[in-house]
Amino acid sequence: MRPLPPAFYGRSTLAVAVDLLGRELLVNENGSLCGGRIVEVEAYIGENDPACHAHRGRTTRNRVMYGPPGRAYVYFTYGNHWMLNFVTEREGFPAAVLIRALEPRAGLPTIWNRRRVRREYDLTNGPGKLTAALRITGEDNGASLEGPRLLVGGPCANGEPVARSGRVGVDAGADVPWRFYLANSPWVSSYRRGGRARSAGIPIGSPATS
DNA sequence: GATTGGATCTACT
DNA sequence: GTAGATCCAATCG
Repeated sequence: MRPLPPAFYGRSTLAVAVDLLGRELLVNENGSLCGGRIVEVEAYIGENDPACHAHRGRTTRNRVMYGPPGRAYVYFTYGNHWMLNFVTEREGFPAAVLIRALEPRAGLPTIWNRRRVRREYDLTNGPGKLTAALRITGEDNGASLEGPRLLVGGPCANGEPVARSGRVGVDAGADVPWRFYLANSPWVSSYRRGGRARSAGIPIGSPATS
């Protein structure tokens, strides 16, 4: 698989987010690969986005987001969970795409071993789940997405319906429709927060309705 | 130095 | 449907 070059990521974050759907994310551990197809993403764009970690300016935690595009921004949250993002836009502008769900395709035995779940769709249908399944941690923060450890490439979703909705798990800026997913994928995250069902998806390209 | 809250998940009721 | 786990980084004193 030929990995996508930094120029792919150095564009508008929303364009990159949609263009990532359907592509493969692989983790190479001593030659053995595990990973899958990206089916759900969210965009976090700039210091004016209240949900973005860069909202309060540059810090030691979010500094990778200010760096060049095409790298992984990995951070720890909720005491248990690593989150995987891909840095986008030009160097100096803090933005990233959060990878929220995968369709596992490579290294299934390894993934099953790491994830103590019963149902297959629970393996990687959430941002904390997929990092646990692929064993992505803070050591991958700042790593290139062209390898050797992290690899992103392959064709984008071709003709599959894509939907968008508000972002999950954030308060400020939750209504901004910057979450994108493959509408027909059973691997999309089902997590709900605060008893509130996630907002229903809107097919991209459909006329705006009131 | 201490406190607080977070881009979540699992288990249990 | 809801609580507990679990810890780092940012913020405040």
